[in-house]
Amino acid sequence: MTSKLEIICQSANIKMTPQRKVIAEAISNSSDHPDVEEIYKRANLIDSNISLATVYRTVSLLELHNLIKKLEIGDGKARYEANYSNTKHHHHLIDIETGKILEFADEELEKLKEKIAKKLGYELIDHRLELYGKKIKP
Amino acid sequence: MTSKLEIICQSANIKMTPQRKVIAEAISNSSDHPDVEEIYKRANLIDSNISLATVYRTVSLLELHNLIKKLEIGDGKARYEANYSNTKHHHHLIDIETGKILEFADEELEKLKEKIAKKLGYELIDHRLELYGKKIKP
DNA sequence: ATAGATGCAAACATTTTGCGCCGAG
DNA sequence: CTCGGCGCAAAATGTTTGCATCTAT
Repeated sequence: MTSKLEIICQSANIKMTPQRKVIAEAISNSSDHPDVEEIYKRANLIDSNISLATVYRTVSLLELHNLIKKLEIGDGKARYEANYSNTKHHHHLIDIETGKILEFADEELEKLKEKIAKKLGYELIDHRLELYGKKIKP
Repeated sequence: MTSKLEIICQSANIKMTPQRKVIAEAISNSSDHPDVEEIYKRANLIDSNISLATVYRTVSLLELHNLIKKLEIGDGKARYEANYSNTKHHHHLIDIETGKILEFADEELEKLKEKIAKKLGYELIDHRLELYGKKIKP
């Protein structure tokens, strides 16, 4: 099976070695937000010879090309998620009681942040919003 | 001189040792967003015998009591800013070309993020927004 | 005396890097 | 043959911790 992310990597002129293919698929197939150690583990289920260093080098490469996104949710390690073109732009709400991460998108927010940047005299390149909340019991 | 942060620490029942006093003042007097190493340096200008470990322990303590705020702007180290009650709530725009951090506040944004959390069934405890941008040349 | 805070150094966790080797072109 | 990517281990970075000592009650 050829993952969507892998196809995009090819068109971004990233040389697709077997290791990178496995790592890209591991991220692409993840619906959660794995850290590097976790990506390493998942990749090793497919090819038990992929080193941690290669995972680090590959996620850096993929991030540089904007094919994955790094999250920093305050637990001290970088987490990643796929970010290929038809991934919907979204943000995260972290449940502070369970650590669970919810995703959401908000059109109003997207407009607002552009407006704020413009007002400050900046062209917006990237942004990050995380909400931390407690579930309201019904 | 007794810093505002120091006064608040006293009312929060944090025992005010000489080291904590110096560290609290160092943060309180900073208008930028120093990392721990930088706080350590600034504190040592006043008292050259404060250890890095104490700085780490003190910032954790102050953060726990919500007297300072930790920022993660993606440079791999924690940065801090004072957060005592009459500090105005704000967010950060990071200039990706210079690394400079601008602060801004936006009432509309505050309302919006509450609305989003509520829609997801959550009570908002904390949140974080960072914008990354390039200065628009006039 | 006791409890908590400190300094120092060691330990830790995460990430980066130097180097010799391998494989595609 | 050359160049880039790989695995391994070592190093670098940021942070935490164990322990003996000190300090204020």
